[in-house]
Amino acid sequence: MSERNTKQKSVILKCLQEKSGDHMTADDITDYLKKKKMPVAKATVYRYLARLEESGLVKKYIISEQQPACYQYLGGSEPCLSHFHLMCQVCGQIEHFENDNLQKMFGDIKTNEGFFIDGRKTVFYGTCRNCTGD
Amino acid sequence: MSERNTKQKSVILKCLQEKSGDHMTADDITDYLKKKKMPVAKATVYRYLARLEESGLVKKYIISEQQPACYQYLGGSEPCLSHFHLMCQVCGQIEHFENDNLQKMFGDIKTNEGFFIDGRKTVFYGTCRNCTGD
DNA sequence: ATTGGTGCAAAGCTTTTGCAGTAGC
DNA sequence: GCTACTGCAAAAGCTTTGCACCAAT
Repeated sequence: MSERNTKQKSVILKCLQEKSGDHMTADDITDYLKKKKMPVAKATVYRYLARLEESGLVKKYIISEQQPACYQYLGGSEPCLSHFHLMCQVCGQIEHFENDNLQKMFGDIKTNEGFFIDGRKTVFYGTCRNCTGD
Repeated sequence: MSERNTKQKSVILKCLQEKSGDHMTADDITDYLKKKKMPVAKATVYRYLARLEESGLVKKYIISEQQPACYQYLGGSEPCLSHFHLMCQVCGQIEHFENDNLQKMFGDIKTNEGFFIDGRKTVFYGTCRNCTGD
């Protein structure tokens, strides 16, 4: 009937909260909890993540195909509109950055093209600082 | 050594040119060619699509996870730096638009963050005009 | 005659699901 | 004592890969 509190949910949520700044895959969470001697089955992780996403507490990012999805704890707070994701096509590293102007730019595009760009769903592809060098 | 011309490649490319105005999945292509009595193995379709994407003739879109990727014929036209791709997450429609300011914005990001964004590889996700209405 | 391309089936990957057992309430 | 939740393994679904054969050059 109502949602039950379990140890598994508790440790999954705590894991997300502690490493909230970064993204984590379901595997990351599973591995982390195993190392901390609080193992949780991967199926359970996926099931709970789906719930957390539905409730809005956690955001799911599909970085690229054939690569595990990334999850990020948002908490009850408003999702940050000026937070963006960069994926380096050379080294595969995922970076984040904040940029208010880009969000404004998207506002203009909404006005001009009628298309609302969700910066949180969009991943920018390119080459990172380290890989640009040569 | 050099690339060989085969019937399979020919019909796959023709199919993309004629029918991928929106976008097609590998399955769409396979099914279409089977109906046209020119069956091509799915593995061959995937292999050739990967090449076409690499060469820039075809663009690959990941609409959402756990859903087949979509491919679209772009042609051999010169890559335009101010040409961008939008994918509506509601209806799946792919739109294009031109915007010089956005490209400039990417230049600023390169300066500030050191990350070079490839606008041609990046797909913007959001909600299109038709689907915004509710 | 080389050797790149194809077809088939099996494997690879992430994610989902079925089911029996477990543990909140 | 209900019944939601968990763990395990198997299934699902898209894509890739190994391998033997075929066909383009």
